[in-house]
Amino acid sequence: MPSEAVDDYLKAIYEIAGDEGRASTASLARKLSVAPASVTGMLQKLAQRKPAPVQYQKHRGARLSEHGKLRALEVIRHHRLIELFLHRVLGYSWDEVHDEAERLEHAISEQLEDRIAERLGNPEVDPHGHPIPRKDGSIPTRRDMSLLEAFVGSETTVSRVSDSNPEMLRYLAGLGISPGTKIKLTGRAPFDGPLTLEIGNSRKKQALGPTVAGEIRVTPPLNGKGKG
Amino acid sequence: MPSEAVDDYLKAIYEIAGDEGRASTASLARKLSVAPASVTGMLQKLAQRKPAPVQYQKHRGARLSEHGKLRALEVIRHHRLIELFLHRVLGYSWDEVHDEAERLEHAISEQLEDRIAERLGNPEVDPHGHPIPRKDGSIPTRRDMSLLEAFVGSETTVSRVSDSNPEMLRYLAGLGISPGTKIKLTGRAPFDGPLTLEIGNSRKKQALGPTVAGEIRVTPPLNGKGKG
DNA sequence: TCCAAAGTTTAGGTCGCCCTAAATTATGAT
DNA sequence: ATCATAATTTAGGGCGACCTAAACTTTGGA
Ligand SMILES: [Mn+2]
Ligand SMILES: [Mn+2]
Ligand SMILES: [Mn+2]
Ligand SMILES: [Mn+2]
Repeated sequence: MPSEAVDDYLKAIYEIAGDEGRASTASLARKLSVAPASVTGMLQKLAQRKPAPVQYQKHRGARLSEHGKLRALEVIRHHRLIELFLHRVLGYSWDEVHDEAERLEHAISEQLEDRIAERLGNPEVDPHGHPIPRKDGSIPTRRDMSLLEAFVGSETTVSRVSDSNPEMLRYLAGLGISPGTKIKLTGRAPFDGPLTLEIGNSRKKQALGPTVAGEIRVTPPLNGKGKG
Repeated sequence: MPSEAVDDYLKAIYEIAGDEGRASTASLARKLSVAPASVTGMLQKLAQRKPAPVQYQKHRGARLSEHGKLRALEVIRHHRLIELFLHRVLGYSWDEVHDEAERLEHAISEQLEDRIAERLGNPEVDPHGHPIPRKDGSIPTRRDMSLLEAFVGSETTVSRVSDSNPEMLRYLAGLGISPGTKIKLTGRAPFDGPLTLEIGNSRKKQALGPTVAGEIRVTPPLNGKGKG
C-alpha cells in the first residue's frame, strides 16, 4: 500500500494534469510545498516501482499510469466521501470539511469507505459539487460551464464551486450560492467587470467579481426548454 | 503534536501500567512489537522532551508524567469514541471496530472528536464497555469485578469485556453476551474448571471456560436488594 | 540560433523510527 | 552472595521522505 506521501503525489498529478496530461516538476513542487529536486527524486523512484504508478520522462514531467490513475481516484473518492459524510452526518459546514478529509482520506479502510458510501446512499457529488469517483474508477460526468462563460439572460443551476479557498466558500455561503442553487445571469460588465445575478428566488440583483465567478460552474437549463 | 509512534508508546504505557505504575522495557517491546533496544532509546528521548511525557529511570521502566497521561487519555478517548461511532452509526460489529479505530485515532481533529461525541450524546462507554475518558482526562468509573470472582448464585450484569481478541468477541456475541447482558452464575467447577451460567432471560445453562470468563467483568445487583 | 527558465544531477545532510549483535551492567529472587 | 534475567550501551545500519547548494543539461520561445 502506498505511503501517504506517495498518495499525495498521485493525487497532485491528477489534480494538475488529469489522467492524460503531464504534471511538470515545478507545478508539483508548488502544489506539494516541496523543493523541485525532491520532486524529481520522488518521480524517478515511483517510475521504477513495479507496478509503476507514474511514467516519467526527464524534463517532461510525470503522467499517471493506469495503476497510478486508479490509486489517485481511490484517494479522491475517499476524500470526497469523507467531505460529504462530515457535512451531512456530523454537521460540518462546507468550508470546514476539506482539511479534515485531507488527513482522513489516508486512514480509512476499504470497508469504512464502503460503509460511508452506503450510509450516504452512494452519492455522486461532494458538498462542493465535485464528482465522487466510483469504485471502478469511472467518474459521474455532468456537462457544465464556468459562470463566466454563461450567456447573459440564461437561468442556470450551480453544479460546483471550487473548494480550495475556505474564505471564498464562506462568502458564497453568505450569498446563498451552493450546488443546486438557481442563478439567473442578468448582466456582465465589460473589461472583466462584475457579473450581475439573481440568486435563487430572490429578485435582488447581486454583483459578483470575475475571480469568484470563475470558480463557479453551472449547468444551463435543459435544451431549448423555455420557462413553461 | 506527538507523532503516531509516540502516541502509541504513551498509550501502551497507560494500558500496561495505568497512570501510576511503571511499564517495563520488555512489556513495551512486546506490546509494540519492537526490539527492547528500540524501546530504551525511545524512552530516553521522550524523557528529555520538554514537557516530558514520561519519566524514565534506568532498569526501572517508564512512568507517565501528567502531560503524558493526559495525552494517552486523549488518544484513548479518540479510540473509544471512534469504536462506538463505527458501531452505532455505521453498523460495524464489535469485533471489527478496533483495527479501524487504531488508525483513525491518530487522524481526527479535536473538532471531529467533539462532533462525534456530540452525535453520540457524550457517551461514557465504548461498545465493549470500556470507559471513555472525558476531555479533562477524568474517567467514568464503574465498580465491577471479574466474572471469575463473582459469587455462585449471584445475578450480575456484564459491564465490559476484553476487546483484544476479535475471535473471542465473536464467540461472546454468539452466546449473547455483551455489556448490559444479565448473567446468573449458577456454578463453578473446581480446579479452574468452567463456570455455568444463565445468560439473559434464557434458562438454559451455558458452560464457559475460565480463560473467557476472566475477560468478562460484571457488576453485582444493587446492594442487598433481593429479587423482589 | 541563442538564451533564460525549467529541470536534473550530485554531494552532502537532516529527522524519525526502527534494526542487529555483542558487550556490559543492574536487579531481584533464591 | 550468586546468578539468571532484564536492561542498557555501543557501534553500526536501513528506510522514507525530505532539504540545500552548485553545477549541469535540456527545452522552447523570441
Ligand atoms: Mn493528503
Ligand atoms: Mn470537495
Ligand atoms: Mn495506533
Ligand atoms: Mn474497545
